[in-house]
Amino acid sequence: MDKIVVIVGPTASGKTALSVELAKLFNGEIISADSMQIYRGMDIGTAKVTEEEKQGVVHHLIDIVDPSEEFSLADYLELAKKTAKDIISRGKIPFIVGGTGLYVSSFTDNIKLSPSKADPEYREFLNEYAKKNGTFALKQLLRPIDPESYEKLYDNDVKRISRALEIYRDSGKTVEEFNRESKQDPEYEFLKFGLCCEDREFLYSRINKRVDIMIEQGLLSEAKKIFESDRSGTARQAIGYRQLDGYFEGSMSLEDAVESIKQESRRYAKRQLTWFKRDKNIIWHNIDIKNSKEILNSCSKHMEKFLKV
RNA sequence: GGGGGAAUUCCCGAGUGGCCAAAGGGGGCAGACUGUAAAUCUGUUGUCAGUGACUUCGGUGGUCCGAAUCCACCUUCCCCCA
Repeated sequence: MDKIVVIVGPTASGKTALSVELAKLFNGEIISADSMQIYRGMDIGTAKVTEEEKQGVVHHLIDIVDPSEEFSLADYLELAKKTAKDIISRGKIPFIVGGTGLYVSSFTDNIKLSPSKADPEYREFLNEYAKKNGTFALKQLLRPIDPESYEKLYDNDVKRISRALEIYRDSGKTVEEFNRESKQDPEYEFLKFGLCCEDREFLYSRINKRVDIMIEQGLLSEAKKIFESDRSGTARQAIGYRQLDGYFEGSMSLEDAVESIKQESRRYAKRQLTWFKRDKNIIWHNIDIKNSKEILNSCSKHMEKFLKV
């Protein structure tokens, strides 16, 4: 089986630097697994790798769509699979690197997605329905057609209730049916590294610091441009830009907006950690215990063993 | 110098005699997550034993069977007049 290396971790944990070093050492190319770095023009706020940081290592799935375009898990999986195949065909090793847990694990678990695409109009309708009648009423729509999901989902989980309804409407099958059919045999062998912290505060202060640096680097003018351009629902969610919208609209002071960016980033990191902790195959390294050189060495050893077998 | 108001659990903030370990929100912590995922949702949040006890509502003292809630004094902060 072909081999792929995975590097995950919360925001600001140092994935980029580690991945570039490892890719240089082991003849690799990087496939980004980041739902926001796919967008062109959103560079500073998403902490996108700079040309200098790339050090000549080829990066894929960065800057591939315009902020006005929607992007989804399905799009990602299709592109990532194609890219991985291509990298391997050229005799190199793919490194999947990123913080979007859903993207990473959907790839590594080789999930087969249900064929139902997003239906914006229907979603809009369901949203309105929930607003008018309450989320509980929305959930009642699910009861007759998909009792399994009805039991499973929370009343307020409008997004998942809507998706379940959407899938049923499109295919006549339930999410749970698709979920059971989604498991496929793995196509690759993975070596997974995770960057983490023994002390959460260490990570949080790194995040805070990085946000300050983003501001210094000109996040404001970048976000202003994005603010003034068309944005898809997906791009609109990006931390850093979302909070600055309020400032540009005049409803929030700059200071509050920056504080909010830091806080949302911290909370995001927490959620990322929760997601990745679930995967028992990840080899973790604590960035507050070991320095980057030690981590690189440790990873290299694992790599050698992984590639030999 | 005179007059008025405020002080609540990590923060904001409700509570004006028992139903108060104290609403609600934020934050923290933990969890979920299959086509919006940097999104969305859930649980928990004084302490200790776990259907009970203990400590807490600026401080000290008092009233009362009973106080975060009433009284006195003190401390700090805010506003108004001088």
